[in-house]
Amino acid sequence: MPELPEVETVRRGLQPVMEGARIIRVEQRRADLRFPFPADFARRLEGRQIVSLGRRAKYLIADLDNGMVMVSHLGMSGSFRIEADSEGSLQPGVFHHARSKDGKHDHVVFHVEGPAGRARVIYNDPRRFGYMDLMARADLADHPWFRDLGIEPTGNSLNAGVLAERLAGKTAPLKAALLDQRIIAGLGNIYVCEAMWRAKLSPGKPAGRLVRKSGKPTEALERLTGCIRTVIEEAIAAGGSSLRDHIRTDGTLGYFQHGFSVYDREGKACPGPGCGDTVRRMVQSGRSTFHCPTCQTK
DNA sequence: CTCACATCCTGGATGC
DNA sequence: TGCATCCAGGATGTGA
Repeated sequence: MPELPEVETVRRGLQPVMEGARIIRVEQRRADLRFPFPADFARRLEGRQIVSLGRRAKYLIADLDNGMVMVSHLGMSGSFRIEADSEGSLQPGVFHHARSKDGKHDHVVFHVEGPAGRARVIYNDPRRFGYMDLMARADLADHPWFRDLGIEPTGNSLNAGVLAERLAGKTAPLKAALLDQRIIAGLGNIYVCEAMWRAKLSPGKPAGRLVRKSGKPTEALERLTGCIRTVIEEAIAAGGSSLRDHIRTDGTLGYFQHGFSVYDREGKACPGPGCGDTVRRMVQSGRSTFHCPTCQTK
């Protein structure tokens, strides 16, 4: 499921239940997801208080009161849902699978007690591409998952100059470069397609051509940077994209999928003003790229 | 080094 | 109805 806007939506949904809460009990129902859980995963979490719930790229990071952090990545199909443990009125918006209520593929259950009451925070992941780990907060930045991450496509950290440094000399197609988390961290297939369309850039263009010989960003890269920023901002504001069966526990949907211009719109009219062409699907490094060959020529 | 590709896994949609 | 095939929001390890 989740790219940065969906993970951020999950974080905001979990925050009121988890931040400041104590982890009473953890049910870990299998030994591994994509990777094995760390030794004594459940036991090391039990009794700890969650100081804050953060995010870096597509990772959720729960800071604990003993200097450790629990890191979690949702992979392709991971989701969290919240269930009130007693009479609590917990209704935050957290992405999950509609069908995940049957309990199949519920791999971890966190029983928490905090300002918002008692709750179960349940991790469900049919494909098990997600993963979790525990590490010292001090070791986070040097951990292989984080060490090489590129810039966040949100806020002030994103700017064309930094992207230019990272794209210089790259012969890989722009599409592949934007999916590379070492260059920019948090974009996935949806938002890469959308950003390229907004910037009118061809997905196959060698990424290094967005950088001048001087190392400065081209006008196209400046434009792309702005498009990345706004598409991510808009998607977060919309509560992410609800594709397939992903819904939120309060019954509302993230609605950014209605804002897609090209993603999953093969054969439909390109929404470019006066364009008249249709959206095409092609495969780049094994993954679908949705684009408009008329609009995206630069 | 850089890239393209297969791979991990389940399940939904589609076609015969 | 069954069965086969393709596809899916990610990231990693391989081999060229």
